Amino acid sequence: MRMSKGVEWAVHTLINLSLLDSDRARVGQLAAAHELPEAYLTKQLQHLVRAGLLVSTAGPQGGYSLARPVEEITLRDVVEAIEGPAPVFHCAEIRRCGRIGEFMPPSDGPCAVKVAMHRAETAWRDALGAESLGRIRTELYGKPGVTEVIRAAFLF
Amino acid sequence: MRMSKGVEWAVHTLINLSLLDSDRARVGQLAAAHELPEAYLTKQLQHLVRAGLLVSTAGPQGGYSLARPVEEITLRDVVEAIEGPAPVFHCAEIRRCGRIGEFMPPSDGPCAVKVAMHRAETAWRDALGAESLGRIRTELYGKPGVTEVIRAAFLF
DNA sequence: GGCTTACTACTCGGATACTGCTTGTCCGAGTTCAGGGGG
DNA sequence: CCCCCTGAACTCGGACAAGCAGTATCCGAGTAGTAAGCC
Repeated sequence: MRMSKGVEWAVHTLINLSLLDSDRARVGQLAAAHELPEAYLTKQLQHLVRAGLLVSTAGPQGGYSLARPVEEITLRDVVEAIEGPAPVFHCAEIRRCGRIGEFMPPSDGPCAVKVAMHRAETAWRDALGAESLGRIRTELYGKPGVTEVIRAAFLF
Repeated sequence: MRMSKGVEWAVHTLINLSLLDSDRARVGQLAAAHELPEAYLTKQLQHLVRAGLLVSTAGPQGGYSLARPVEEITLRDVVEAIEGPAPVFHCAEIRRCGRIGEFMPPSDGPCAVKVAMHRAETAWRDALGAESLGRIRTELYGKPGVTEVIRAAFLF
């Protein structure tokens, strides 16, 4: 069970976008910032657009821009945009299969295993929702003068 | 990002073991209880043995038995036994790559994205650790007379 | 009768496919802007 | 000077290939218990 690496790419890309003076950047620039494969990064950014975190503009001078400030974006938004909203634990309802499934009276209500798993997963999602990209940006690039370095890295 | 189906198998199998009058059962019985592929279930049970949740006995009258009562086993134990202890989010340290990695002064300390992700993941693991198999068993098979039905399903 | 040996039933662990998801690439279609040509 | 047309730059979306982890199976090795054989 591993989280897609696209999540890490998306987090850094969103933070980078928030640091630029122009509010828009091309995929090529965003990919070069961290040496990421351009075509595949595009795929991840499309997920962010569909999730309403980014806005894409076609044509020359086009590119991607933030749909809202990073302070209002959480890790949960990014994870669910990239990974999708489906729960991590997928209950196959094996309690209804095999000899026990045949012997047991037909049970109503959801599987207790699924319920417990979802409870834990909700705690995880809530914790992700408490982590804003704004705070992460501060810890990553909060030192004075760093913003100018980032902006310089985008001039090419 | 999906959790292995072996986790669901392991949870049900552990609970079934706790309901039997004899404290030991063969893989064939445990697999037939929920119509699971016997060979692959063996692989999952081996993980549980290595994690100290099960004890395996070779030879005739051998089989698997619980290493401790299900009340003292949590979903966290099972998930970490099957999935391994590795964190779900694997930081590739892309902050050090590409143009930003070259322009930035070498940063000390761990990546802020990784730290935030692990904080959320800890909340998830803690929540898993609060779900005991004993309570799940009660919700699954707590009704009177159900234990006898389960035991009957194992007689063959 | 007691001890040893052989057999049987079972688990263990590795080797080996198969499958589906993740990762990565490519290209045609659509969109927007700029620049040039014609009125 | 203004409008329209064309081309360039860019994103979008799907199709497609490669790699890898999860899924599943099989078989030889090892082990424990039992039964038979030997002293």
